[in-house]
Amino acid sequence: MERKRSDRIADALEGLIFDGTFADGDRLDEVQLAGRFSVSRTPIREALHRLSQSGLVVQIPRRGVFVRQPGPVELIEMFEVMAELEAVSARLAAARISETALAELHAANERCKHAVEARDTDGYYLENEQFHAIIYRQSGNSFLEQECLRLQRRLQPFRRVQLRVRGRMKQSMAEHEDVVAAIEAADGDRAAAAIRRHVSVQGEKFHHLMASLKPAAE
Amino acid sequence: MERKRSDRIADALEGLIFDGTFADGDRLDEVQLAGRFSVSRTPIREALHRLSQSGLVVQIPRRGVFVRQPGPVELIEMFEVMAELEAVSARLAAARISETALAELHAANERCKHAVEARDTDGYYLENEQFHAIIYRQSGNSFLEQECLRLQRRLQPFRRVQLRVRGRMKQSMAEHEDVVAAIEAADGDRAAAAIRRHVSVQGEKFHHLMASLKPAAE
DNA sequence: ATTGTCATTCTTGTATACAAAACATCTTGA
DNA sequence: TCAAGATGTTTTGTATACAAGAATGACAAT
Repeated sequence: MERKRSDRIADALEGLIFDGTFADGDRLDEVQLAGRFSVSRTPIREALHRLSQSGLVVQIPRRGVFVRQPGPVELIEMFEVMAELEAVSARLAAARISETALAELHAANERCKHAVEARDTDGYYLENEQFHAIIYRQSGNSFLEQECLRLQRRLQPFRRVQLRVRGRMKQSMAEHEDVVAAIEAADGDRAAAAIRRHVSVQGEKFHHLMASLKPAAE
Repeated sequence: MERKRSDRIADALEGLIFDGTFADGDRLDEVQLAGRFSVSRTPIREALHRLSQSGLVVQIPRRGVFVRQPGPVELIEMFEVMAELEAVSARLAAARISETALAELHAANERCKHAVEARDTDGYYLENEQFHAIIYRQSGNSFLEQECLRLQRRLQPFRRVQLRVRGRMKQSMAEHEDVVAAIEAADGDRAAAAIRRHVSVQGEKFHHLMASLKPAAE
């Protein structure tokens, strides 16, 4: 099943925004992008439309589309919602997870551990993503799973930056252990609390997140 | 700020799907719709693209777009997530709500009560929507507010049907009272529990929801 | 000098034309 | 008769052409 060109362009644009090629507030010129991707304006417009739906970009009628990176306040808000969604996932997963999935969760956590030991930030990031995805899935609620994945994807670049903070990976791992233990014990409330602590931005994490935003604000 | 034509068309199509003009599984023909709205295919395609992003319609490459109403399982899942999001809103609102907003909440609840007394189902539906919207807003988290509104909108037609069940409006009102009392007492946990009970689909409500889906399944 | 107005130009929004892929139908061979 | 392939038709995806609204800049009037 081949995807269409505008979808691939949307993904590419997403990447260009995440990696900073297009900064907050930049206008995305249709003809310019059409040139860059060697297509006409039509697929570009469709791609921009998709990005606008996902909130990565804001479209002002008759004015154009502009990159819209969330500010500090919105970021905190998004992490707050993410923490709650993950907490729900974890609570449900604790009750509903299958034995084989529990084994997978352990395996994913082991892979995280190895990445930490290898000081492989990117590797850890990917394995961590997998770890969380397993929990979403084991909530047994596919709609919830989708919503979690959507937000996870949106917060991806910011989480990634967080991991670069000294000692954060090890702390993150310790939190994982709590989560796994709670789920294994089928203790929904504890699992929810553990993952909420893991995800939510508080104390030092808040400070670091703000610091990481500084360059973008200049 | 004038919206563009394709947005109005998307809204119109949304309505046509909600009111059953287009049933689940129907293919939405681009040229046919273009004729119906007296525009070219371009704005139709943009509108369909938007609907596809919001999940109301599924787009199969090179095959067309098809109406995709959620089935029983997905509906239950969506209500489960909605209940949790509202619970979070209520918990936060209980801690953060302002005095004036609390007064507004009371006022909205009064209007609900009047609608119940007048047996005005549609009126109740609208006021109820307002009531919940106030809670979302008073969570103090605009991102959460937006997410709640999005889901509320998506579940709108199904909630509406629920209200037509005999006695449901009165029960709904009673649940509102619990929620208001808990928020007024700044008891976040109680508010969350109350609104979770109010929104979640369980027991009789589950039965009625399934019954309301029967006609669509034929 | 500043401000308001007008015109030019640029960019988005829409229509139409074209290309390509999927579907249906018809033919042909065993 | 049935199957497989070719062909024609329909429909989506993309390109281009056109229309309309907004930004920019010049010029005039106070």
